[in-house]
Order: sequence, then C-alpha cells, then structure tokens
Amino acid sequence: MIDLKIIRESKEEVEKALARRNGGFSISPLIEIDTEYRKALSEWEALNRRVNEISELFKTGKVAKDQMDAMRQETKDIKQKQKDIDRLKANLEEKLSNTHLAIPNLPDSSVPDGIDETFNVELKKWGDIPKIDNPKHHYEIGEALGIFDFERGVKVAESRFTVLMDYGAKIERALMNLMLDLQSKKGYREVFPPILVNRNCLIGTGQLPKFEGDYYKCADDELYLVPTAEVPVTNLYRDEIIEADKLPIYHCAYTPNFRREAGSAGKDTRGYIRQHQFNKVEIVKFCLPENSNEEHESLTRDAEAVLEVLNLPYRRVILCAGDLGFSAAKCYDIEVWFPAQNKYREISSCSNFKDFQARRANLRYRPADGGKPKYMHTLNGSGLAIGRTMAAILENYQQPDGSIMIPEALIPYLGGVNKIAPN
RNA sequence: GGAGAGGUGGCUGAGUGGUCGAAAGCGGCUUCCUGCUAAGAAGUUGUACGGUCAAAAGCUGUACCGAGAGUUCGAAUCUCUCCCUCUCCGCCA
Repeated sequence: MIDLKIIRESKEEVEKALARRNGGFSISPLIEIDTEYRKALSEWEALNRRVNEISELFKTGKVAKDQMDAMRQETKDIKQKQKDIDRLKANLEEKLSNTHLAIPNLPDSSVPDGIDETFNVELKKWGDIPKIDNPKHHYEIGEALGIFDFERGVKVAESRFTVLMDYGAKIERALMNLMLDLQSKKGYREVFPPILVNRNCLIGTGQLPKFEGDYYKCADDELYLVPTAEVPVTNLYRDEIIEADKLPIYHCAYTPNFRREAGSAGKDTRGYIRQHQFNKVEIVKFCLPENSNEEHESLTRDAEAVLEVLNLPYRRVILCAGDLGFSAAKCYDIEVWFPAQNKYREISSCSNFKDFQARRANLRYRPADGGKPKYMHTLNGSGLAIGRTMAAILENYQQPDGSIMIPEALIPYLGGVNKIAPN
C-alpha cells in the first residue's frame, strides 16, 4: 500500500499518478476517513489522559478521602464515553484499512501512458521466428502426440483442467527441473513453500481484499490455494526485520498455481494456455530500495535466460500504466512466439513492487547505520510459466511429419530423448 | 482427536495490581583502551500515531507484553472467550 503520510501530504501528485491507471481511483474518501479516524483517536486519547491522571493521584495517595468516590465516578463516566468512541473508531479503522488496501500502487515515472495492452511498448526482440508452413496449434500437436488429454481433464475436474500423459507429464517435470537448476545457478535459493496459504499472505502481496473472487478458498479453513508462488515466498519474511547486510535475498520456487479465471470466460478456451491449475517456477527478490531498479533489470534478464536456453523466440514489452497489475510500480512482460497464433503471448511478468508489498506484509530491514527499520523493496517474475513453455515448445519445434524436436538443453532432462513422434 | 505447558522488545529470558515500555543477558550503536585482530571498560539502544518546532534534535501525549472482552480509580500481572506454538498420547502419508 501507499504510505498514508505521502497520500496526506501530496494528495495531488498521488491522484495524478493513480489517474494514469485504469479505473479512476480517488483518494478523497480515504483522506476523509483518515481525518475522521484521527479525530476520534485524539478525542479518545484526551479522555484517557484524564483516566491516567486520576489513577496517578490514587497511586501517590494524593486523593482526599471525600473525593475518592467522585473520582471513581468520573473515570466510570469517561470509560462510558470512550466506549462510544471505541465503536466509532473501530468502524472507521476498518473502513480506513479496507479503503487503503484497495488502492493500487503508483506507476513508476518510467512507465509509459496508455489505457490498455495496446499501449504497451516493445523494448526488444530475441531469436529467429521459425519458418513453418501451416503451423499447427500446440493443442492439435499435443493431442495427436497423445500427451494432452483435455476431455479426461474435464471429467476428473472441470473445464480448464488438463491431463498430461507420457511425454507430456515428463516434459512438464523436465522443464520444472531445468528452470529450477538454471535459477539456482544464478543465485536464487530454492524453496518449496506451502501451497495453501492464509489470508494475511494474500493481503500482503496485494491479491486481497480486492480480488476475492479470483482465488480458490477452502470451505472449512481460512486457507487459499496459491495463485502464484509469489504469495508464499514473498510472505516468508512477513513481520520480520532483516539486517541490511543480508539483502538482497533471492529465491526461486516451483509451485502449482490455482486461479479461478473469473472474468476470462471465453478466452483461450482451447488448449493449455489458460488453465485453472498450472505449474510455474517463480523468482523473487528482496532488496534495498536504492537497488530495486537494477535488480528489476537483472531479474528480467534471468527470466529471459530460460527462453534463450530453450531457444524460443521472445520479445520484451513494458506495460503501460493502464495495463499494470494492482501491486506493481513497473512491469516487463516477456512474450514468447506462438507460430499458429502468429503472435507473441505472455509467458512471464517481471514486476518491481517497490515498497508496496513490503508495507502490506511488514517486510523491513535494519539499515546498516543501525537506524530505524525501513521497508524493503520486493520484485518477482515468472521463470517461467511451465505449461505455456511446453505449449511454445510444441509449436516452435513442430516438424512437418507431426513430430516435435526437443530443445537441446532439455534433452538431458528427458533421459536423452531428442524427438517425440506420434505412435 | 485427548492431556498438559506456554505466548513479553532485534534475539534469549525475568516479571510482586500502581515505583513497568518493562530486570538481566546477547546483539546493535557511540566513545575509550591495547601495534592490527581478538579481548576489555563506559555509555547508549523498541514500534506506531499525535503535539510542540520553520525543520531536525529535544521535550511531550497516547497506545502497544498473542487477539478480543471483562473486573478495577489503575492490568504484562486477575477473570472469560478465541487464536497460535511446544511436549506427551492416539491416528495417519
């Protein structure tokens, strides 16, 4: 969340920055609630001061006998008044918190203007687009190879669930290992976190309270299936104070991810691109505020490295302010080439959240000079979405005879297999 | 699921209804001392939100000892409810 102090003191700048996003976020209601809340708080404090005074008099034995009852009565009356203020205060506090938590991050000044993805700006392209006559879609190839079973996925769960068979399952597992090995070598400490997380985690990273309907929740427990490893990994250090010399901290994590895809009805209904359950390797960084820009650049490079190792053509775009996710101040999308769709599709999102998540999750560090704890910066990116990587491999490595070649780097992870052909 | 123990500052850990934001130790910071290092001596050291101030420092107010409610002039301390952790037992991958 955005520092309330900044919101109070530079209302215009904050509103101007937020206006670049879609949706028109006015912070006036927040400021009103904040003012009311602080008024109630100081009233309550003034009353309590008198209570403290009276008890101090009792303590030091300065109360004359005939005044004791009057003073006892006075605090009773004050407590009664405080109760009324308490109700108001609790009410305002909740409103303040909910309103505050619903305000998205400020777009960084380097983020281009624009209202939707058509305003995103391409920054670079990598790799040669393969020349394929009448390229087939990944789902056609996968079904013909017998490695995707969409119908049984629906039978076992519902739509947007897929069963992987034989080399489908094996490639999924091989990619997971390749990606974790690659990021581990780059210095990301591997972690395997819980896949069910509590509500505070989702508030910490910014999914809640605003997007309640987007996630799977357990009926009998206050636990949610993770929509991304970002959630448990970023919350690893929630409510902690880390010594400055321990930063930056890098983590990589594999988890399955679960998303209800509310609002994506009809989008990518065929294929393996948009599933309710998908695997992903995530890379996460915690760093000093002054370093987050360069950490963002290098993190994005670390995500791109996976595509380069697999020799899949991609491009990098910078998201415009209107397309930016709720918590991000700045975000690069990495898009991989899909020959049959004849376009680039998102395969990784690399974001700098600055101190937005750190405030929510209370992630602080102790400065080297021993001063007061400060909020660190958090960043993360997919490294990569595994299902989409498999889909991209199927399409980019497809052969005229219906087989697919295996990217060289993946061959060792598949026990030496370099080609998969239909039975 | 059953029985018991417990949740206190960056950490470990004392705590009698008022002298407790809280002993002590560790860690951190400052200074001193000794060729360097190590060791030693003294001092200092919580967080949040307010007020005062041009601002900072300082001073000052309020809250915070797992969460919430209660008793009391006054609660870390007493009572109740909830949450969490640990130990033992049971069950189980």
